[in-house]
Amino acid sequence: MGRTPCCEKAHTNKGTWTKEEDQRLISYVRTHGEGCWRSLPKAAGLLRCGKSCRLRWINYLRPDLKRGNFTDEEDELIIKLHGSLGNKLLFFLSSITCRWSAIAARLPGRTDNEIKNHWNTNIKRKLLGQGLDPRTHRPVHGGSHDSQSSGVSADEDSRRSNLDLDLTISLPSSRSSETICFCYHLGIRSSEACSCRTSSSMRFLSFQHTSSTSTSP
DNA sequence: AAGAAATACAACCGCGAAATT
DNA sequence: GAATTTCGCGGTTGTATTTCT
Repeated sequence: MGRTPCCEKAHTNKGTWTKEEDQRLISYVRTHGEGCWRSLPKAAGLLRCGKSCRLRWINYLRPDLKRGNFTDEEDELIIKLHGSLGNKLLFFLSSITCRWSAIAARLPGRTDNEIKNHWNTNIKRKLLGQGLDPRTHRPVHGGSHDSQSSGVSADEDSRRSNLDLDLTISLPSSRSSETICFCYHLGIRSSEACSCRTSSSMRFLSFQHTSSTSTSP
């Protein structure tokens, strides 16, 4: 039996998206909203696979994306979350391996793909340079964590450990992980009009950096 | 200036889970 | 409850760009 393909491969474009394709996708999603990715390409007049459209929208065309280089604070948070979320989830819920998406949920404007790439190209090397194993976050040569050998001061180490990494897990109403706050799109997320503060299912609002360490210097 | 190597990141693929029939 | 469809994720590959020789 097997899985049916998500699209007819013979009639789809591959590779880099053109500006025209981007425009078509943007205008279609603006008019009809996200969802039903399988039928979207045909409806939008795109010769692309539905999955490809979804990826393009999620990772590059969404209006709320923050482009540009990662800040040191973001790097730090990613490292911390990678160690914490990865370990927690894999240990307690071994069947769940949603590290990147979980990390992305805590970094507004960043996508899981972007974070994953950044991790593989920059942060991994950065950690290795500090003598830390990127997977375990422990010193490469075994033994207990040595702040000095990793190039991290005791003060910095303690600052990092104060980050609030608690995850709130709630019962979804229906695919709630994909629910996106409308106020967020409008850029009024923190205004009175935004009711998401009370909604545990709003994706972006899970980012509440309640760390006792403010990101300011 | 040209070619090679390294790097960054956009895009694809296959799988599992959830939703639907 | 089984079969099928759709979605979302992580891993990997491909390609454009930058740096080095």
